[in-house]
Amino acid sequence: MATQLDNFDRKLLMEVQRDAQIPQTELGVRVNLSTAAVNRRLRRLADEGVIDRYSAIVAPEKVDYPLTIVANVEVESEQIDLLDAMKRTFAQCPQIQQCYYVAGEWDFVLVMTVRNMDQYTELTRQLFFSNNNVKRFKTLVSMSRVKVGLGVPVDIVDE
Amino acid sequence: MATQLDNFDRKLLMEVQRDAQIPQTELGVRVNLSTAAVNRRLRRLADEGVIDRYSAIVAPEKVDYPLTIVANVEVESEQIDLLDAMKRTFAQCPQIQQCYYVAGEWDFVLVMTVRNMDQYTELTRQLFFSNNNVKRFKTLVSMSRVKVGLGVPVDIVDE
DNA sequence: TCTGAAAATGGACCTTT
DNA sequence: AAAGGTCCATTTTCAGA
Repeated sequence: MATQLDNFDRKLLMEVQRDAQIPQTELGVRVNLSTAAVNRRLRRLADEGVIDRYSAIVAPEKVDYPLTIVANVEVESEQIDLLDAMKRTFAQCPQIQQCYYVAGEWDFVLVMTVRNMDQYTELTRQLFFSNNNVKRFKTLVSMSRVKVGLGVPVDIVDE
Repeated sequence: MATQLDNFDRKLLMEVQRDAQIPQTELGVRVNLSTAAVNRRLRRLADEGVIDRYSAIVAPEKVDYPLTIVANVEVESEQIDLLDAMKRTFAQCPQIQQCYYVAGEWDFVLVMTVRNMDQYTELTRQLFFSNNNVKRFKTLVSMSRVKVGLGVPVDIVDE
């Protein structure tokens, strides 16, 4: 599953995770590689799916989505088709940024971004109260987004 | 706080959140604007901080970080400097992708990506057990990353 | 790795509202 | 003034030798 990477790849991944707009010439300088080599490697990393995609990260508070909420959900039944239906519902909801199906005290952890509490209340109606398979849920309101990202560590190793 | 946006901006934000590599000419076709106008608007959105940054999204399982874990943390004291110290520690830890300081049953929610359970165990030592201000924590292991992103909804409105 | 063509970005300048 | 469009120079990407 894990693709073969060398330290050049890892350094490149580190850089483009931080900032995907750095020109390949500059990346070449930073990792000590020619522009063409950087170009080939980035293409390969994208083709292999190591780089899933490139994305603009939008500041939610600037587009009037100032509230981040974490919701934990416990289900009634773990029957596969019921779970799949829930996963699809959660995945489709634009306000749900992340949904993890977890083992432990809860079954789902949702990270949501909303305009205000009213919108969240409305979403709990749609997603939780009107869903027979939701046994209970608990809301955690974020007071501070201390760290928000999808960055994956890439550890430089001795080769 | 929320910047003035029109529907052109919103459509652009939708597009570049999904895929930041679409050329500005193509974006122009999609939103019905000249390339130059797209260019100006994207620059403005970045300057104003609406677009926080551009990032390559790496698939964690491809770089041998197959495990996602959500950890809830309760603190002993909410004294400001102790909290700040914790926030800094969490923010610095490369395996912590996200850290929210929350109100509710817990004080922090952490979303972590790790190589294996051993690494997580080691991290709990460093972050939780060896920190006097951690009263208790609870671990939720993700079995499925149903939806993972930082996308913010941008609602097209009548103007 | 180097070179060069093709593509994309971004500024200058003029026009429209 | 604020924003759009066209045109053009510069920068960047990316393939072939």
